[in-house]
Amino acid sequence: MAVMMGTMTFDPQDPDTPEALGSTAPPGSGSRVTMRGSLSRRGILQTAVTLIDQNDLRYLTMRQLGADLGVEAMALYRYVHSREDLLSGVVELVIDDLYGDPDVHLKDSGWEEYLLKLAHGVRRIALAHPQVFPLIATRPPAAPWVRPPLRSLRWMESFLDTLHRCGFSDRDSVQAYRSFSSFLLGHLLLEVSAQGADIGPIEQASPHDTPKTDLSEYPRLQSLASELSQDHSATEFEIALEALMDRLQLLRQ
Amino acid sequence: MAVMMGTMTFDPQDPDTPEALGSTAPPGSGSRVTMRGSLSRRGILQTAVTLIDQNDLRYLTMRQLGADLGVEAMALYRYVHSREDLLSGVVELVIDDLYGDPDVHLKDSGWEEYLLKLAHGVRRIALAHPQVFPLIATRPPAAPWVRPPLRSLRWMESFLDTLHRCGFSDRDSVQAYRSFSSFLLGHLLLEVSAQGADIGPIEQASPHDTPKTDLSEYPRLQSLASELSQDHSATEFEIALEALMDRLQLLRQ
DNA sequence: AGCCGGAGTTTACAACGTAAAGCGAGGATG
DNA sequence: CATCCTCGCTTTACGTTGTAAACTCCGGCT
Repeated sequence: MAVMMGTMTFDPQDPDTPEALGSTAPPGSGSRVTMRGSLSRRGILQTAVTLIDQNDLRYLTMRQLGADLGVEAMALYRYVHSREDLLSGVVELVIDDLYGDPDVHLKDSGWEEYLLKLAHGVRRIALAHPQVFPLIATRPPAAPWVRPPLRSLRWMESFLDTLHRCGFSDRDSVQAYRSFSSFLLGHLLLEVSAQGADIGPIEQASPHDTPKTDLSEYPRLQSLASELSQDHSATEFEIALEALMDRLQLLRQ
Repeated sequence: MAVMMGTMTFDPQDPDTPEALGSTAPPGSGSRVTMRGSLSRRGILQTAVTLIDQNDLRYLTMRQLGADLGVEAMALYRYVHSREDLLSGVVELVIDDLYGDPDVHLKDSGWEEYLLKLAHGVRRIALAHPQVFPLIATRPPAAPWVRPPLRSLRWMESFLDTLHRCGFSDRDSVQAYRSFSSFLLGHLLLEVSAQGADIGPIEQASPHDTPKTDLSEYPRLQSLASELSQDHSATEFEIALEALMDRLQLLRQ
């Protein structure tokens, strides 16, 4: 039985699949009648996000971004200090999507519901912006104690405050923040990376790579081929998340 | 009490601190009498690794690497197809370090010892090459089911075979592989990223960033400042690893 | 001796980020 | 109304990058 090893089968029902999620069309994107003054930092960042999502990070070039906005590359520098700043802005923008997500309620819920909603919210933006998420994950944080992917001070504050109010000690709420961060980062980075490899924009890699991966040296891989090709990200995410929460529950006693 | 919020305090005793770990000196690195024929793919990759470790990924330039090897940039292209190929090679090389690690025994041990040693082995290389690890984490894998940071077929084979021999079902050993990968990725990426932010090579970021982060808006952060500034990566790694293994234990029944 | 192939160099080019100067429209000011 | 200033964008330019193509040169073969 020949199993398609370069492809994955996906779970049919996934709660965090990208549907709407704040697609406020960036001004000037699409409309070619870009008159003077239509540019704005937010619009630039939004166009940058769609540019990254549709292609690849290295496709986001100052000139390309300018062209997409109907403007010369140098015009962007009035709104972004540099390309680095642009990327930071992109990360910030995407994270901010989360803050406006109505499904992620911050106030007046148990810590368990809070963490659940938050985790799924983050997963939703990761899946909506698979090309941007690695950036969220790897961009150097403002301070060493700010951890991706919840890399804004207000999210940290919200998180730590909620847990504190739910009876976590100082030490334990910080501990929870760290566990939660690394859980999200690990799971989601792997998920979007696998997704990127599946429908990757560019096949770089070595010359005769994966036309048909030779597994003759690896009997276990061979026999697990079908198992490995199945994607259960959604359920695995759920299970691991609940396991984490059980651990945190014990912490709190 | 003024807490230093841009700095971290570290655990004194950490088992995975970088000491020796395969520092076979790359040929031609240091010796300036580079005669014809001294170049090799392996040597190039090794020099590239030290170049990344000492500075930054964006410091690794074909010309710079050539200069370090006492050779013109174009000479490298006889051994490396492109810069992308170079980076892939770097990742592969660093991962291979793990395969030669005597502390990571593969055969004839329980799955628990196997996972423990493997996890610490990976942590050791992550800490030894903090600048390279993000590359290991984010570089697109050969196939969607190959997951960083154990991104070689032989490691997958070894992993899955060991678990299989220890009584894990097909489904469960794959499940274990995935959990283990995301655990390692999340923890270690955050650890090296925090480390990189601490003694970061270049302060990019916004104009008046972190001269003194203003926390007046964030009371919870303020009161947790000291807690947040402490680094317990080693013990947290250990605890999370054991929690994961408990979960896997239950899987196996 | 003559050739030849492979290792490294030279030259060249397109694409990138970005500094610096230019420029035109519109509002403010006389 | 004329003038000027400023803001938003364009033009031009430069240095750095990855890499193709041609060239050079040395050591070993016939």
